[in-house]
Amino acid sequence: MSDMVDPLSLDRQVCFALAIAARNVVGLYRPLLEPMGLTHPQYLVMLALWERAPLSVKELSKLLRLDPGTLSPLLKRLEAVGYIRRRRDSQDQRVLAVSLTPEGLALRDEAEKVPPAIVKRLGMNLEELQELHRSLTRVIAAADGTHH
Amino acid sequence: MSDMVDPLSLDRQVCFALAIAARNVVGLYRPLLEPMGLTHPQYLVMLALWERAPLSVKELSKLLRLDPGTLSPLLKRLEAVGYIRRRRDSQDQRVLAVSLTPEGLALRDEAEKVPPAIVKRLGMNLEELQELHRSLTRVIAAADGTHH
DNA sequence: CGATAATAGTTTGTACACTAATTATCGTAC
DNA sequence: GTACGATAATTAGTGTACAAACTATTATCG
Repeated sequence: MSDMVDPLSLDRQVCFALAIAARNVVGLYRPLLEPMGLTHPQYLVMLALWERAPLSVKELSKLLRLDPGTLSPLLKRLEAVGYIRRRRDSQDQRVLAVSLTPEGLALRDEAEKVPPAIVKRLGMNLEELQELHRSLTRVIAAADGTHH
Repeated sequence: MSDMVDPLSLDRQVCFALAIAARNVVGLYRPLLEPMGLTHPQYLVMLALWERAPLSVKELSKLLRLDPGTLSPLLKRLEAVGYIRRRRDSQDQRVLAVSLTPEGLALRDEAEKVPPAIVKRLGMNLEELQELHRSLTRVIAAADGTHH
C-alpha cells in the first residue's frame, strides 16, 4: 500500500468538488443576474443569442449542452419577460427561430458588467482561471466521448 | 489591446465549462447509480453516512453544502427505498438523527465499485485529476469566502 | 403519390436546488 | 415559570435537468 495517493477517494473528492464548485459559482452570479430578471441558464442562453441570433432550439441545445426538454420552458419564460421572440421558421415549420427583442438586445450593456464583477469576487488570477479551464475542458472531452 | 488573453471571455468560458463539466460527470454516474436506485446527490449523502452515522440534517447540509430545504425531501426518498432511518434525537427533539438501515449499510459493497468505473470512463490519469481538484478547491474557497 | 421513417419541439413525470415562510423545540432572561 | 429569541427541520413556490412519450412537420422510398 505505502502512502501513494488513493485514486478512489480522490475521485470522490473530484466529483464532489465539481458539484460544489458549480453550485457556488452559479450562486455568485445570482445576485448579479437577479436585478436583470435572469437565472444563470437563462443568462447563458442570452450570451449565445448576443453572439449569434436567430438560433433554433436544436442549435441552442448543442451549444449549451442542454436538453431540448429543458430549453423549451426556459425559452417560454424568456419570452414572457420580453427578452426573446419565438417564431416558427418559414422554410421549415418544425424549427423554432429564437431571436432577440429590442429589450433583450439592450440588456447586453448591463450584462457586460457581470463577468468582471465575478472575476473580482472570485479573487483568482488569470493563470489560475486558465489552469482550471484546461482541466475542465479535459473532463468535458473525457465525459463526452463515453457519453450516451 | 494586442493579443493578450481577455479575462472577460475567459471567465465566461470557465463558468460555462464548470456547469457543463458538472452535468457531464453526474451523467457519467447515472447509469452506474441507477441499478442501485440512487441519484448522484443521494449517493453523496450515502457516502457521508458510510463515513460517519448518525448525522443530523444540519451536519449533512454543512458537509455536502446543500440546503436543508433540498435535503429534507431527498432524505424522505432514501427512507422510502429503505436505505436510511429518520428518527428524532431523544436529547433534542429538534434535530433529526439520520442513520443507515442494514440494507443501506450493505449497499456500500456495491457502491465501492463505482469510483474505479468512473475513473476508467473518464480516462484521465491521477495527475490530471489532482490538478483539477486543486483548481476546484481554490474556486470553492474563493466563492465561499465572499458568499452571503 | 402515398406509406414510412426521420426530425424538431413540446409535454409529462421525477428529482434536485434555492429562497422565504412556517412549525416545533430549546435556551435564556426576567 | 413564562415570554422571547434562537435553532432545526419542513413546506411552498419557482426554476432547472433529464428521460420518455407525444405531436407536428418534413424527407424518403417504393
